[in-house]
Amino acid sequence: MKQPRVFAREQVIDAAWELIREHGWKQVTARSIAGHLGSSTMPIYSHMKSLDDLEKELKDRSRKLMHDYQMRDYTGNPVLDIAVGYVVFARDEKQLFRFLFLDRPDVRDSEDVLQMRDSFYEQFGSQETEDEMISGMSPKAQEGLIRNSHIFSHGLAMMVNAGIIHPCANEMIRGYLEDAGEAFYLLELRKEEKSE
Amino acid sequence: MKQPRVFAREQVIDAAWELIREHGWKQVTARSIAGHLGSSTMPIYSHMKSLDDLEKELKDRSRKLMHDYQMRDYTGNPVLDIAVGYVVFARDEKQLFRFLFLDRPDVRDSEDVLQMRDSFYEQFGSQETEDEMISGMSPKAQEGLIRNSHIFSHGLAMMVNAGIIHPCANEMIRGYLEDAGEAFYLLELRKEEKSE
DNA sequence: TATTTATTATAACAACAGTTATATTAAATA
DNA sequence: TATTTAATATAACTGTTGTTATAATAAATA
Repeated sequence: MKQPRVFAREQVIDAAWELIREHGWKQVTARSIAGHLGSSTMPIYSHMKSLDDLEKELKDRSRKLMHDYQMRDYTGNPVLDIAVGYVVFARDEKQLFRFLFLDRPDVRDSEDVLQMRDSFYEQFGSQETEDEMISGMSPKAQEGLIRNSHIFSHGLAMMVNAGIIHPCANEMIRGYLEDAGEAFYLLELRKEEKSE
Repeated sequence: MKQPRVFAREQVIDAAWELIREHGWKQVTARSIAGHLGSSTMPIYSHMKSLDDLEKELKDRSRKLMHDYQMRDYTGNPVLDIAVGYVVFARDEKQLFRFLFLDRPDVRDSEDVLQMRDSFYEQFGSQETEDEMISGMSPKAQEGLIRNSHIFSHGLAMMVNAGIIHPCANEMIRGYLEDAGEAFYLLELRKEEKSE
């Protein structure tokens, strides 16, 4: 065996990572990576069969980074933190957010939003017993609360990402989401009142 | 003057319109239009300087169609109808919705979402005096209600468009939006109680 | 040191995009 | 009917993409 690799697989992915974070997936081409790497396009193809492999790699990295955002402590409430982290990610990693949720050429598959919902459910479930406010609710009411919160979070993330909601500090995001959560909670209370 | 035009400007735009509605903006190319039209690409360029003109034309048509959706009577409440129409449009015209709100190569401009918000405000304002429930609210509370409803509508439209929210009948959409509206109303009531 | 061989650079390929130069065509005008 | 001329068809040009054939290169091995 001769000639150790000059460009490691990680270097290739790192270069692509920097490009996608700054300019978005559309600007990640074999040539742009090579340029950023100071090489030809060959090292890329020596590490992966095609750019589809790279796309998967970047999707994974993006998901992991978003997961980091969602696991941070913004508010002391892990359920709320998932939503806050989601929106903060949409604000601070505009291109990655678009890559995960908007760049889909096809409308069909949308695993990532679904996964977002699932992690919502999971965290919600694990928090349930600790939160006296929530544990008093019926399963149906809890489901409604989660669903509405998910929809609201998604809408807020989209609008923050698009720059429609402007000077968007973490505290402001937290306020929006807390308000919405309270609103949906009040709604479920009202529904249960009515059904009695 | 010789040889009347075989392909009218409207025919060209109509062909592009059918293509974008079915397959999305990315599939609208000079050659695909020509193919659908049974012509060469020349008639297109005889009617417009470049495909940018066509894009503007299709944007206008899409906006008008969405506006139609929002002016329809789904619920008897014009304010609610704007939101319902928005989501129904996102469901029934998946590619046009993406064209208006998601296909943006750049994150910066997002006039269409803003225009959506403005029409929300306008309709809300014109309805204000008629709706006793709303007219009793403080301006600040009204603003909060509009903002939250807008965010929720946007999120719901996105998720319905992506197929995340599934067997999505008009009545279901209406239910979601009505519920959310009530929730945000209850929230503002609660806030005013607290501030007293 | 000469050979081997994986890695890389160069340069090309095909596919596709928008656009356009040129030739053809067909109807109105003379 | 012959001429004119705008509209269209054909085919190309330019530029960009992913990918790859070929050649150069450089380090480990013989």
